[in-house]
Amino acid sequence: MKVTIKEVAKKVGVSTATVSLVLHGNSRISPETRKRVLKAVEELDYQPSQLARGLVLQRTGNIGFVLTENHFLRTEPFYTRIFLGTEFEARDSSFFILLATIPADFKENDVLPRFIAQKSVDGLIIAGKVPEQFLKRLIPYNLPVVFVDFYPQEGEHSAVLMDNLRGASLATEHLIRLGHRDIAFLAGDIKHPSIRERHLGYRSTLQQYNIPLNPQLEIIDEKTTGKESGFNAVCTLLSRGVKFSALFACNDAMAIGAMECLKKNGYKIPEQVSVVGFDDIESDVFQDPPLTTISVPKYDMGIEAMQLIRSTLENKMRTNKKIIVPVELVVRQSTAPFAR
Amino acid sequence: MKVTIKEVAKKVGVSTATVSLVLHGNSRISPETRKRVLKAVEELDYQPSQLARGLVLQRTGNIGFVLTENHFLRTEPFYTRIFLGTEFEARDSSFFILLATIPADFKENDVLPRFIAQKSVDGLIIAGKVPEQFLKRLIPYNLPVVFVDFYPQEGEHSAVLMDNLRGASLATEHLIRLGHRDIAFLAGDIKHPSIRERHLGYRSTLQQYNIPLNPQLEIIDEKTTGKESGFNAVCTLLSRGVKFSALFACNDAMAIGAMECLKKNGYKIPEQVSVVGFDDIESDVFQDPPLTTISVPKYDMGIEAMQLIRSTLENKMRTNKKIIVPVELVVRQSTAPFAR
DNA sequence: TTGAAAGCGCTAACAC
DNA sequence: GTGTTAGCGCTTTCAA
Repeated sequence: MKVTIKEVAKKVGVSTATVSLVLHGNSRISPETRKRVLKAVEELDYQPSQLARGLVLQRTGNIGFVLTENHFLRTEPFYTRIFLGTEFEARDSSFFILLATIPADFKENDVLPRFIAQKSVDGLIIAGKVPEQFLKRLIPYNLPVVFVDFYPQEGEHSAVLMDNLRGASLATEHLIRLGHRDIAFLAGDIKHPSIRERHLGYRSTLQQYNIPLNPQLEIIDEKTTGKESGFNAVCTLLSRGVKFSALFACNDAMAIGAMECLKKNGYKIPEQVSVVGFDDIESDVFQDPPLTTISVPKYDMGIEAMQLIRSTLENKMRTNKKIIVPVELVVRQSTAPFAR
Repeated sequence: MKVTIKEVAKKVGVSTATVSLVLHGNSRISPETRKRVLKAVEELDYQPSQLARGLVLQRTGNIGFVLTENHFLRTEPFYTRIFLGTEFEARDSSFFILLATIPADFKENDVLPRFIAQKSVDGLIIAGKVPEQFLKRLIPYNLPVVFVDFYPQEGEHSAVLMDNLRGASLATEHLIRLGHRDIAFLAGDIKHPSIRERHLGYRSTLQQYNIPLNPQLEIIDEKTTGKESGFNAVCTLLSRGVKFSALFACNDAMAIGAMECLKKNGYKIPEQVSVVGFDDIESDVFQDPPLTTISVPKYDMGIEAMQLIRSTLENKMRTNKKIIVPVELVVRQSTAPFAR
């Protein structure tokens, strides 16, 4: 809050208008003046006040980043990486990111993040699944919104998503090519669009290879998608007494939990059971064995989201563009050829 | 950016000044007018523009929250919880939090977070250890700063810290009271003030109980304080062939890694070796067994930090207040009485 | 090619 | 008690 445009103008001996014009590359300013202005700006280390700028431009220069509290606190840095990507990209555009969490069970009359209520953001990036109730409350604000790793049930939106279907296919195909036929699928929170897609990818790939679906091999009704759910899912699977030589978990956390349970029950991984996860959470240094998984470019998703909202803001149009980022199979040591 | 103070004023039939005064509780307004103004504000859902307000008040209403990228991405939600506390507290005060990460090896000419360079924050909360180089670069900005879970080598500062010394004492004492005498200490990054204090607490408590220190039992030169360091530390310890029945790791991550290594080598926990951690990261559902540890009120630390910076800002004085938050021993299943 | 001036929405003297 | 008014720092017609 120190050196203002006025002082720059005075130093150069021009009007503030001229300085402003120069700074916005805008128009017909003689190269001579431009140079002198730029020099003064440099020398004085002039930093335009975002406040004043925003006031006249009628924009805050802020983007709200919203996710549920449990997502933010997830042990593996999934959404934090997305956030970092967004933050990084925001540096180039001249936006600031305001982060706020909402309750996972956001209720009709819960209070909205203050930056929304106060209209202190120009747009919103919403990461991960959020309650319908929350989205409903957003409507009157008429803010541009970009979703990341989530797409609401209703309506058309802008979103950055990952290729869940293809990821699940890659994972399943990997196992099939290793010779596995009895491949279990582990999931929870099956209503979540991403999980559902992964489930779908699993099923369609099996069919594509003419492997009959076996409902006994699918555990999809776990409450959560955390480690303990993976653990429990395998317990259930074992209790069913159904034969399986491989296992595709809908995410890494469940895969890790699943491995724990398998190991506890004396199964060798990957010798007796191959395990594939999804997300590549790269958290547990002590994954034992290191998990074969589908890696997701989290950081890039954050970047894409920021670019998307920025272009929405600049063009002042609602494009409802969907960006699907690619995923890839990362083969580590938790999978091996089928050995009977 | 819709309904302004003007419209409120017009609706009530008073001047904008009156509305402004009412809104700031400020004194001599007749209860009658006050009521009418408040009613209009309500009806129109008037939200004061932070931009305009900031412009005249010469404050941005933003607080920068800075930490190193690796801290932000830590698998256990330590700093994220602190951040959440800060965020929560910021709702009451009318501040927004801008989060930025810096490289852990911030170098002299690295670019500062944009909100600092651009003077878009009124103050800074710095969480965790940050490079000296970064702090040096901050000086010219003359911003009020509150440190959380870190205290710079030089100078006097405001900070919110946890009682590391007492925590380490509690942990060590717990083991001693269980009958253990040969208690190992595991640490990395020993130059970090917090780690050093924990080391100190360990040592002084042993001495207090007249247990001679045994350097062979101290592994303090691990590079990091992550799981793999815990794992490695135990490897080293075992290779030394020194006798030990309990182990105090400088944090939970190392404790977990240590347990992995112990289990791999056939040790039963807690029957043969008791393990205590520090931080209570409550991340791994599958801590096996659940870890006895020192719990730290992370969320509260965030709240305290926000309150501290706020009061600094309000009083416009540099108090250099240090707040030490209490820690407590949480006994779970990784510790048991000494059995020879 | 440049400058004057109005005004973005709000606060805070200072009048009345 | 309440209104008038002068900015806060910036952008942007409009004139020159």
